[in-house]
Amino acid sequence: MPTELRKKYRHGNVPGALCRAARQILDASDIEDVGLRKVARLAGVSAAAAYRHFESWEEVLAAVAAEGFSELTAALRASADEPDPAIAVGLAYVDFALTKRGVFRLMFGPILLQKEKYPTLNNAVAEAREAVGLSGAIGNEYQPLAAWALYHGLSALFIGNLPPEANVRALAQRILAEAF
Amino acid sequence: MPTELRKKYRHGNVPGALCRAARQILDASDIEDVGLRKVARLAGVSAAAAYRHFESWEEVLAAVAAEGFSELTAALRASADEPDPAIAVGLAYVDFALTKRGVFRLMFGPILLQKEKYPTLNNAVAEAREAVGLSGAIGNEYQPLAAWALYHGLSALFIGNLPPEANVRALAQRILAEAF
DNA sequence: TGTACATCAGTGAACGCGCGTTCACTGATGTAC
DNA sequence: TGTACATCAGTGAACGCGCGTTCACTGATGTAC
Repeated sequence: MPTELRKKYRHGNVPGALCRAARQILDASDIEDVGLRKVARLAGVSAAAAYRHFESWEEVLAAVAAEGFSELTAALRASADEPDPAIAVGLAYVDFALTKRGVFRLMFGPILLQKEKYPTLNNAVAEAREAVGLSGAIGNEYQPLAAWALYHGLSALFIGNLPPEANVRALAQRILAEAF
Repeated sequence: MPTELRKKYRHGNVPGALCRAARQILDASDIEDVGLRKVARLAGVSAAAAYRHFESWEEVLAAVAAEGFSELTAALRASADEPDPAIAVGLAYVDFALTKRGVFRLMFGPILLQKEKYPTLNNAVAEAREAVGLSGAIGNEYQPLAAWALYHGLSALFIGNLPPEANVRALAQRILAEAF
């Protein structure tokens, strides 16, 4: 058997492979189609292998979502220093949703209701909240929440519900520019 | 056997009972927990009975979602004549999401991607789009889309992601009043 | 450097489970005469 | 009004399937001497 075709006995990055595979499936269809066996198959790993790294399948999902929130936080922070930060951050938010549809859908799906169970996810969500401008408790600052709602609404409508008939990014830019 | 306890052989409204049960489950948990067998059990009907009225389980979901969009349309239309319609319609949207959380989550979940397969749902979505102010193709009118995004973002953040620490309805009202 | 051994990340097979769907069957209801 | 019959909305049981999870086992890797 040729050496390069032999299966690696120590994979090296099972969690990473699972996360990448999960996001691939999420991009292609939706939450209902993402499951351990399917993801493991796509990752080229046995389903049982996941249990060397995670407690349960839900924990894998939580990890993927947490990773997504961290990436979102980074993207928002990178735009916060530009002129017209409200517009730039909004565009970054929408861009994230459009280019990483799958993980975005996961992040705001049912797993979010379980976030208290997963500290990593919980922290990642809190950081994203800060990055979007909400430093403290909801209800004290109207403007950041209003901005977040606009960002999030545009993103949600764009990725799930609207026909991709136009250049949605340019559309978002125009709406954001008009709003702020 | 007492007459009033005997099972009705002609139920009379299986579709309605299934829809009500589905919404009940959706309210209590989330999309991942709603399935034919569970819904039928809650509705007090055999799972097979559904197939006298629907082609498939997905068609049941489409029907529930369509019903939701129709109710949303009605609520939005009822608010369109008030003074400050942009605010009133927005509040109606948020109210719908808050009081009918389950069906709202379903409406904007994976089933929406399948709407082309279900004319009733497709029409209901189109009507809701009109009621929110988008008469024609997306991209021609920025303001209605911006308003819709704000309504939808507030709703989505409120029902899934934010701690219910405050009176969210009053919060939405303040944000909407400031925006328009 | 070489040998012996413990570790532990991987495996395939099997577990029970609940799912959507199909099927033959039942029996109340509506219609014809 | 009474009888015979067709209809068809319901039923429980069974179908295959894929799911998340567990298990005993394997064998490459790292460590000790």
